Amino acid sequence: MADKTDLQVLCWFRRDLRMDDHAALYHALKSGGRVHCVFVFDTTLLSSLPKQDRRVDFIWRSVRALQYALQCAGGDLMVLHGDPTTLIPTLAERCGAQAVYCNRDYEPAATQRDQLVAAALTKMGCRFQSCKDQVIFERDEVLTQAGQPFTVFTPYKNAWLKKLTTFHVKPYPVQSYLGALATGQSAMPTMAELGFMVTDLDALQIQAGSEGASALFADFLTRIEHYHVARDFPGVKGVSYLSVHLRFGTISIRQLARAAWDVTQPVAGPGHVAWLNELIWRDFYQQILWHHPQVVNHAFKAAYDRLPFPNDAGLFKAWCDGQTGYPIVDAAMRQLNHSGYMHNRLRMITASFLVKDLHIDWRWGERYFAEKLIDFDLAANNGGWQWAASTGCDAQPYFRIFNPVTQSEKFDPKGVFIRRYVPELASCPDRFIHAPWTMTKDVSQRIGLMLGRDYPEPIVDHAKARVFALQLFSKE
DNA sequence: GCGGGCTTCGG
DNA sequence: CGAAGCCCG
Repeated sequence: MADKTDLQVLCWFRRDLRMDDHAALYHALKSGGRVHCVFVFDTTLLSSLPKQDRRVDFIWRSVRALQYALQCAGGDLMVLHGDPTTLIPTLAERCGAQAVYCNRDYEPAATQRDQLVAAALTKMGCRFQSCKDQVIFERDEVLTQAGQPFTVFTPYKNAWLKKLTTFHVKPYPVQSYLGALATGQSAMPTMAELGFMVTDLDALQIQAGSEGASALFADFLTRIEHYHVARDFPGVKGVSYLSVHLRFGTISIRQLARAAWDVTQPVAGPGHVAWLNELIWRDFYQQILWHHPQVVNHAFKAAYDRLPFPNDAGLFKAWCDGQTGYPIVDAAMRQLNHSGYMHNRLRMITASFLVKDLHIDWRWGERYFAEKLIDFDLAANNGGWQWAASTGCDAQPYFRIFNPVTQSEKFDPKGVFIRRYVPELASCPDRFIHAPWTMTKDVSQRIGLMLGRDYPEPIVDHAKARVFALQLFSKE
């Protein structure tokens, strides 16, 4: 047997907490070096989070699963706690690593962090090798005829689809090269050692790690044919629930895109097409964030950056608490507060309601979602909010304002979802559940439901609020 | 011995 | 897909 070289490399895991189909791990394994894997619980990010945070819990469980999987494969995962801009270069030096591999992260803060790490590594003669992994097409891969990044979704999607081949969704065959993993038996810090408390992920039946992702994916594949229809109804199990796994990389985007596109060629069913479309939206917003990092704090459309929103704190609190008197909005907000998740149709409805009916700056809502959503992703959340607020690229035009009652009637016709999260309306007949203030006194008395006592009166009048919003936006 | 079509491979 | 490698005329 030939002597092993003493070449060492690091594979730094971040938002890609899986072993399969992993670009950076693949390249590290094929580099010819011993591959030392590492994850850092980043104190610069964790310090601002509440002590009980479902995302930290989800990450912790996924990291533990990844460490176990790597150890079973003859490798290891070192789990550190601190500032990666100093820890990664220090570890690279200690291992005598010639290169550090990782998957690219397109968020402004991550880009900045990686620049610092890359600079420190370069100084010590260590290569920083970042790979495309979390999107199908990144940054400058899908451009207009004129070579410019797209800012409108439909032409972007067309160009994206035109460019897509089986190669782009081909999995990285990591399994065959696992022999290059460096062995080890690193310990896993406890949640307490990281300064966090365990959360209710078990009660919410949220399973972290690749195994959790695989289970959801397998279940979704049995339903994907109906996705284009079922996804719009929050009361039925129509969506994939994979967003959190995509956020932390416990499943690969290629695997998902393959299921939506590859096997269905040349004739894809409408469910597959709709699902792939959602994955393209994800690439679209990632690409927008990369080219326009200012969207984090500013409207994409500069003209709408300083709209004079009244920003009534009381209305904002009612929205956050699910006490607006609009059942579909309240049910949605309570779902978010209770579970850290909100159905996408409801994200649009609640966002539109906050901005167009309550006249509160979309950034307030964006921040609230950022705190609560387990699947929070900067690019998608910002893109979604700016779309609903009509301030974004290719956004909903400001004069097209969702009617919360019509939306409710259309997408939760029997009030199944509303009743699940707003139990005080359980006895409300179907025809009043979307707008309980239209109940006659008789009905109200018969079912024992009094507005203002058992459930709030609507805090705003949609028709009036709509007119105000139109004026607010049209002045710009 | 070289050019071109076909296959393989890359990230 | 596009580039490189391979095989045959």
